[in-house]
Amino acid sequence: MDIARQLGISKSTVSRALRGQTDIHPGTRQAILDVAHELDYQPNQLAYSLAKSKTNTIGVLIPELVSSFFPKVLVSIQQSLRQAGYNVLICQSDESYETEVDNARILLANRVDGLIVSHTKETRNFEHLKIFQRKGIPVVFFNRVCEDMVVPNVTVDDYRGAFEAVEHLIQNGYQRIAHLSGPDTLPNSRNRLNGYRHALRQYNIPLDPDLIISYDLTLTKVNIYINHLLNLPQPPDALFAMNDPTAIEALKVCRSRGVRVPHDLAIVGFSNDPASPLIEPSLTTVAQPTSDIGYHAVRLLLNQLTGQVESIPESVILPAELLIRSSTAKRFN
Amino acid sequence: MDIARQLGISKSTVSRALRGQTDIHPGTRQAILDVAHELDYQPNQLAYSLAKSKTNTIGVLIPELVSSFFPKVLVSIQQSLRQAGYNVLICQSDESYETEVDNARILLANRVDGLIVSHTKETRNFEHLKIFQRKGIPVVFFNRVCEDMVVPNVTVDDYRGAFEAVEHLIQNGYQRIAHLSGPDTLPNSRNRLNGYRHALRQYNIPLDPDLIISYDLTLTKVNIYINHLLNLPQPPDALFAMNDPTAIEALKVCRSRGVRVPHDLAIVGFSNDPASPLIEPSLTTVAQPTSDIGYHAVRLLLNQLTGQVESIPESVILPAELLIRSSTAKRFN
DNA sequence: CTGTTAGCGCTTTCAC
DNA sequence: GTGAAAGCGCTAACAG
Repeated sequence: MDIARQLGISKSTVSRALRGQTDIHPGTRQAILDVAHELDYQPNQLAYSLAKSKTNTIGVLIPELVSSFFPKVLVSIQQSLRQAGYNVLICQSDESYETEVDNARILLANRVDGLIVSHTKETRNFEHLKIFQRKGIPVVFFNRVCEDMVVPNVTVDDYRGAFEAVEHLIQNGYQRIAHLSGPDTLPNSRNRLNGYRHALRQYNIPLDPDLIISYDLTLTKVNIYINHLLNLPQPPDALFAMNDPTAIEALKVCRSRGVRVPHDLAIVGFSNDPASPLIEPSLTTVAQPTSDIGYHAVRLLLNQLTGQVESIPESVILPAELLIRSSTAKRFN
Repeated sequence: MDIARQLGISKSTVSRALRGQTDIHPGTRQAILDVAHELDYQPNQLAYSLAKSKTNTIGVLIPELVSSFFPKVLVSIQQSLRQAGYNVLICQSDESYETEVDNARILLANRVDGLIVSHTKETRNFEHLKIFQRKGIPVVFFNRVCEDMVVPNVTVDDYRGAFEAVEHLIQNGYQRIAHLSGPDTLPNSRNRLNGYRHALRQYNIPLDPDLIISYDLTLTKVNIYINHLLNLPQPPDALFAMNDPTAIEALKVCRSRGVRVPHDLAIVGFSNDPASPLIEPSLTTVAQPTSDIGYHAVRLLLNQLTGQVESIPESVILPAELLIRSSTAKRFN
């Protein structure tokens, strides 16, 4: 390094001074720090990482950035990780499996010390993530978890959240409750669907298969299916949607058809999108504790990093919270 | 490297094969590729970067992730950069100057090849960014630009956008138009304020200083100031807000006070937040071309990277678009 | 307290 | 076609 040369001393001394190690002459240390400052010296993280075989960087793999859920979790992850002295390498795959595989490769090439991931809705093959495990790099899943990888994961109690949402509809007098469900490859979708089913069963409401529609989470499909539901000979009087964007789109369809919400159709969403309290009527929804999710994901990763590995990976399931607003007001017949 | 050892050949040969260089025996190449595949071999990007003094990574510094504007631009940046063979290191500073300085240091330590930045609203000292320039690392600003650094930047025509928004209010019959302006350290704020002023002047509407309030972009302040404005002896009949969150907050205050929008107070925002078309009444706003912003930011950076440096850094100003919705409907007296 | 040496994994001359 | 050697900037023993 140039600063060693400039002072005519060895680079190990400089290295020691810069790292604030003990056993170094105060005079030389000061001289070194001065020159370093003068030169705008920035230690080369790459060389450091290469030498230490440790990058102090955690990769985060998420399906999308333009949404409310993931950025919120991300901010929390970043904050916790920063506190623990780690940097974050964020990769966003735009819900594309191919991009996710690419991103995984990039993170691997950059030798991240650990990985926090929520995979795309297309992901069925997890080979690109298993490589990390094989190489001994700790992995944590959140929200969307992979069931055939034995790693810690943090999820939200989708089942319970859905159950409470539907129970709330029933208690407010709704009987024909439709459900727009996500792709059944996602455990999220399945759990919410189960919550829906069990609530109906518990209240002795017959399950009408016509009222359950599984789709790919794109808004154009929502439009089609909501219209389909409303055109049914016996249309539903309530809708439990997979997520808020879906619920909001449904609301728009209702608006354009003159269907009154909640009078003709009550609607409840999932994820507490920032728009949900603002629209008219304000949307009843199930909120996920985004910042807790981030916190626990980091905690579980750090546990592995510090060698506190348990034989059975710890998983945490966080409670969801039903937020009751106007779109599900009590029914008067 | 282990793959060289396993085949009993030199590592330079392996390196050549892996990089697909010419002049290599097809047999050995195949053997090498086979072993590489078998070993899940991933080239070490760190070692590569260290050797080449080039990381193929671009740092992106943004003030926040939980919003609509920045993620949108980010996705566009990421896409363009990916196409050009670059990775992205995203740092979010949460509108905190200190975090921004930290992040800049991290990016520097990671030897990014270039930097795309939109600074925090607190940033007044740009020393942490000038270091990049001094080290010969190309920098591009977007949206929030630094006026005392000579670098390319891409912005939106805030002045024109504001002008059109206010003109639209005037043409719809509003006369006492208030403006909630951002901190005047941000060129954005100043340009929007100027657009506002010029529109009033052009239509011979006297400027009432009481109707212009500059604040720090926090929502609690919005609440206070909107109430203040509405309590004025001569309250405004319209509001031009610095951004959509502000406008939406204003709308909430109106709702809670029984002030009808747009009847008693017309409102126009800025940035076309996803919630803005959904709220009641839907919000008139000025939209920024987020994906063009990202595209041009990357283009300007790539220009520098490929040595196409002009003596005068190119800057691009993108047009904003006024989206007319219900919150500014024509006034009937 | 400080210098020397080797090595992290890869690229890049320069030889053979 | 392939190998040997040096170097990117830093850390980590091991000597003094």
